[in-house]
Amino acid sequence: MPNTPRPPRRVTIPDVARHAGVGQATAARVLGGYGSASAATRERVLAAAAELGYSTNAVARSMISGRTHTLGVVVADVENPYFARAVRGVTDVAAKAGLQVVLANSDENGETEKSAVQMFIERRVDGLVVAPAAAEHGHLDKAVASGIPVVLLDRVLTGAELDSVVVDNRGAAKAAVARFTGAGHRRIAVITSASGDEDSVRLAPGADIWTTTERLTGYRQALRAAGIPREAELIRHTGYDRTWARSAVLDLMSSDDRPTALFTTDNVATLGTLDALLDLGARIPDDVSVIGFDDAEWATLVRPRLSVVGQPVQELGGLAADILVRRINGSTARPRRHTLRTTYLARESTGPAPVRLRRLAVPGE
Amino acid sequence: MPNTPRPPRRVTIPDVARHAGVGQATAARVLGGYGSASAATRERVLAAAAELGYSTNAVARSMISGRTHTLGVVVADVENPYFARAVRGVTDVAAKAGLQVVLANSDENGETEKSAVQMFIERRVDGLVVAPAAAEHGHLDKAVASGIPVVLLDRVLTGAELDSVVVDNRGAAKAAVARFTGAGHRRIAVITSASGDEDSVRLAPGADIWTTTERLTGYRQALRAAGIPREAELIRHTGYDRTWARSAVLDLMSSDDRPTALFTTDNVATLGTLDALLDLGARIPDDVSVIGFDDAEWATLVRPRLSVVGQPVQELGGLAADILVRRINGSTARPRRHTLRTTYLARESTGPAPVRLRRLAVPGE
DNA sequence: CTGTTAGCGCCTTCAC
DNA sequence: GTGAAGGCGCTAACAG
Repeated sequence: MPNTPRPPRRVTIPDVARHAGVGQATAARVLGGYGSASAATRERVLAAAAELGYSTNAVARSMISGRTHTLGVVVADVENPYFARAVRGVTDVAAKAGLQVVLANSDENGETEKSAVQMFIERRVDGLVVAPAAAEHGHLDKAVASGIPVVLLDRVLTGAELDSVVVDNRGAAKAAVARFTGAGHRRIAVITSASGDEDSVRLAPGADIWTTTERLTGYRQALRAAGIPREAELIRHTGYDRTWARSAVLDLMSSDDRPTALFTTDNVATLGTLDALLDLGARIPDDVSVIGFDDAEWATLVRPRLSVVGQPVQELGGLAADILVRRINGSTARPRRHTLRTTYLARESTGPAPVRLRRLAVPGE
Repeated sequence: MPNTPRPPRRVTIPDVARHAGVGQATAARVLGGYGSASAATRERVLAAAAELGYSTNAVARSMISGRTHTLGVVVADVENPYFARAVRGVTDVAAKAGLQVVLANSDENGETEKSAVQMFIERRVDGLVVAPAAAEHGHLDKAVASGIPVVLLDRVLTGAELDSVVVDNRGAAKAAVARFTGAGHRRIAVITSASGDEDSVRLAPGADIWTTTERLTGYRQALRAAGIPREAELIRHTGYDRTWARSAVLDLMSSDDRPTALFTTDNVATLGTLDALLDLGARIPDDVSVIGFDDAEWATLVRPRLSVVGQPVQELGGLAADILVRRINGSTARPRRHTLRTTYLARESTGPAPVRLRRLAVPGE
């Protein structure tokens, strides 16, 4: 690490006090906005401050108050629209409470997350929002132990005594797939970036994200509820890559006994799925119905417009910040899971199961 | 503001020193990783620290060093994929340099930006990345004056002695439109969220973003270079709303003398444009060619895939952070504009000008 | 209402 | 190699 030179000395309260000809406590009082001072001295001090270009040193203030008016946020990746929206939700609520937001990306890497949390503890952030990638939560417990409240975003962690803000992924997925079964579909495939288990086709190893796993469970439950036997062939784990999802769907749809409905558990899977379907010249929903999880700006751009399970993403972030603000203000409510409602956005990509299968195109690649 | 209780007292160096039975300076040396200590005492101190659960107080450290190892970033909106990517670029480079990133959204509001910058100055961030919304730069000059280097991202500010990291918006737009004229197009429209001026049709007032204005200028230059007279009818200012862009294109394409090529200066305009074109049943590029500015994940999802002017967004953010790191390390190079290259991504949405105009559908709404 | 004084936790001389 | 003392800029008691 290169030896960073010291920044220039800034104007301090003693400087202003001297310039105004008052004691430094007096200057501190008017500049800090506490205690009281006569209108006359206040004028003098303010004038001196303006003249010298004084600005509060929040670091020194934090030193005393023990508060940094800062929230730490750890997400997988701000570039992911989901997290971008969530972060926006956090910052909006935080800003209203006079808090700033420090951002860290974990890239779904537990170690990266841990070191980010460690830095946040050292910097004495007032609260922490984490979309956990690590399965353990020792580092989060440490934060809590040192007085920093933690809220989990988007995902829960079993065994952790922490607040969490999530949606009912399982229930929402189950309800979505139930729309398929209700419309007569029997061969319903799921495309997911979740890592696979024994009874499914796995293309690549993937992080075991709680959300997608839950959605997968919801899918299974919906099939079971409709009396449809589970079929490994129809469960495609693609890993977090759009082109893999595309290949999976291309393969899936080339079968003589291809599915008539596709459920995608995340946007990467959805993107790859639509990509494949477009190349196959599949007619949606005549040939195949599609429901995605999580809305996106392009969901209403494609034709037909895509039906999706919408999540109140920004609200999730906002609620997380809200909980932190309350805890910072002294709340000692028992940590709990906060579940927000999803909304099924019925658009044009779903229809009844086709009676017979139409022949699809064979894409070049 | 509710009276936030003081956080619990944390383990300090004196605590560790006492526990280890050494002087606090010694403890400080091993914990701070400077000076020297015998292997034996180092052991003792480290053990004591671990036992007590000591963690460095970065605030106290900043107090002395004058550095907070923090970068402030002000963008219009992290939810905007462009800024999300840029922020990611900043955080990646920052993290490598041991800096954390504090995020603020201005929503293109100059006052919001100013107060964010003011907070950053008070918090003593080590550097500032700003995508300026405010036309003045007094607040930025103040930051620089107090020793905080500032880099402008995505936009320049006339008259400001600041580093900036941008692309050649004008040139890239001109080159893109030149592809239209080169392919025989004569009626070329532009859809933009930039606010209008006298010679164009304006749907709504919009922020005068430098980038879009520049791209508009590039469009005009390309037409002039091809000897095509400017026509107000073909320049549509839509404001920052996808549906307005949609209406503009619907209107544009209903003309008997409709354009055969559309250039969109930003993603909101592009989204609305494609939306309209899809509803009109327009064949791209047979009926109309389209080029958008800035790539997006859905650009390769629509069929035909959309040709766009791609920007190295993440690199822009990374370079901004890089410049800051250098300045923090003492560089006093004269501030200048850093222009990164755009890349025209030729896909499938452009073709020769149609010989005769096909009748288009009339969408319901 | 105003000024003096002691720290917040750490780093940094400086002696030992 | 180690310890004691001073101070970063501010706030929080206290006196006056």
